[in-house]
Amino acid sequence: MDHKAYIAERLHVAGVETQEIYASLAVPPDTSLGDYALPCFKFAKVLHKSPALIAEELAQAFPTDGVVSSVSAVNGYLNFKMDRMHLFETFWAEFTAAEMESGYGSSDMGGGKTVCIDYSSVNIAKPFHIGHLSTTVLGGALYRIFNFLGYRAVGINHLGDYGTQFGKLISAYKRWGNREEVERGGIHAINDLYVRFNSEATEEMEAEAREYFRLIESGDREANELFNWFKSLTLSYVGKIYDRLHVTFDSYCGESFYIDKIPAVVEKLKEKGLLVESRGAQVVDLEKFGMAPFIVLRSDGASLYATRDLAAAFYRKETYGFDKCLYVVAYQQNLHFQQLFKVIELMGEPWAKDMVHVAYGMVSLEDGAMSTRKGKVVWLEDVLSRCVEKAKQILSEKNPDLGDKDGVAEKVGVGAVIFGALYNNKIKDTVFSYDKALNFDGETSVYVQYTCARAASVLEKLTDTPFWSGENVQPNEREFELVKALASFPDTVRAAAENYEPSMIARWCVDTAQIFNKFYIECRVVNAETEELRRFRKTLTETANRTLRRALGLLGIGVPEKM
RNA sequence: GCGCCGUUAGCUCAAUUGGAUAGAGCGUUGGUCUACGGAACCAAAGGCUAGGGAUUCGAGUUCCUUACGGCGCACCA
Repeated sequence: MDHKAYIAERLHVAGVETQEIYASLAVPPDTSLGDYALPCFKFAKVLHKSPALIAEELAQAFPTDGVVSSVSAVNGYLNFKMDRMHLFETFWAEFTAAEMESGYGSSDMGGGKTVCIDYSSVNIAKPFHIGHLSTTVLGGALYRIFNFLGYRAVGINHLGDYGTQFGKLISAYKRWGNREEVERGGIHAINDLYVRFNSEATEEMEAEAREYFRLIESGDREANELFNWFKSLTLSYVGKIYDRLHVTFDSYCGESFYIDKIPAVVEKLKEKGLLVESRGAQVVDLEKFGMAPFIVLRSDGASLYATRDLAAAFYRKETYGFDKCLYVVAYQQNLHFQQLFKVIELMGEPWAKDMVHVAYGMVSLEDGAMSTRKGKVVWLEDVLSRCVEKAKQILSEKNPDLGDKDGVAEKVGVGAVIFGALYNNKIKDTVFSYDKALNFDGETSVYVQYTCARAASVLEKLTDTPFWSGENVQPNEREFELVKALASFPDTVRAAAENYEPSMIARWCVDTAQIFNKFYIECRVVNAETEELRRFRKTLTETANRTLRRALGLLGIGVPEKM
């Protein structure tokens, strides 16, 4: 039930549309004031009365009932208090109905529309470092959130599998590497070869690398065998990390996939008269729009990253017929995407407006930017294993008799890593430190998981108690706050999708867990004063537990029953 | 130089998109323990929202400007 609509329909302000009233309804800063509020200041001019007077008159005229229990005018605001029991009834009705279907908070607002999400996009032969975390967990969360809201999400891992660096890699491998070593050392062994090449490269070696890259492109058997070997090593390596982070993809079409689709796009650019020569290169001039030119073909005729992205955009539109296409990529590439989207627009494609760059902030280390060459890198698997290790250690201290310690520690440790990357607004830069990563206190997933474990522990003792079924109880402040927090979950999920901001869900988790813990401390459930109260509180505990679990699940974080 | 982004408590961050007294966590100080799980709860201290203008009933939020920081600006990805 839409309470705002209920209020708006019953509120009549001369010369003001119900729609506008609906949109103006806000939430007061303090619950004691009310549950909804209408600021009356903007009506003052039209009605030629003071806001305070308008609010008072409206308060007098408003018909209170079993839904809106009281209305009051304070400082030009019209405050509405909802009937607590009614609020809980409608919440519980919606919750049970939704849980029978796809879960509370889900909806069909997407109507099956397709959203392509380009995220993570690993580079072949490069291990996963802490800088890859954001795109991976942000994209993974958006993927789940959009599906939850009735969209059809298509996860795309736009592999970095094309470029002269792979020529360098083959050159380095043939020079210093061997099969046993790479099989033993995996992706790090490959990366070491690449790093060594870059530090020792001479003119001749660079030329050799270019030649090897040419061989890959021209279909040379040995070069391609090596390259495909590196590729499969990389994919099985990242696959393990994706499994731990609960991230999935529907497509692994990388850059090389689009090479043969470039000529058609170039042809289209020519047809539209957009392609001009500049300093030997083929470019789209964007000076009118205050941007550097978009280089389509280098002066030697080769394609660029941008060209492949352009071809990929057209391919995705044709293949998936998306209604939205998201690129979860750091803000470093702001200009690139502005150019890309502008070029698509200039080509006359109406879907240019559906392209969205979901930009996020950069990660650095405490002593500056990361640098693979200088060895200043933090590998993601190290962070994961250290967090899981710490979780295991705390577990054996606090809960030595717990079964499946490994499974629980994995959920706690990995969850903390994911949550840490999703808790703040995505645009903020972050400085990685093990101190922060290993902190399980305060506003963390561990706190939320612990809250769920507490709730589960209560519920375990109440298996014979039925759920609330209409008994009249008067919710107290704690219970009421909890109901309101839980009832705000669907709106939170929607807002997270609209703003491409999973942190809104992460924030909701911590807020709601805090409210639950207050409820837990102050309100006995198992030994509640009456049977009705026990049922009511069991129901609250159940809905809190399930909704918190679902919320963390949307972020890719598992919740153990006990911890 | 030009463009984009950021700046809120000692630290890390919120603030329902222009609403009422700017909120959390960490840290600090002091409480709650014979408990439905203390990985918890309560309380205190801590703010001219980087500075200055403007817009209006009302600005952390919009506009202009200055400072500081980050990123980007032609054949890398």
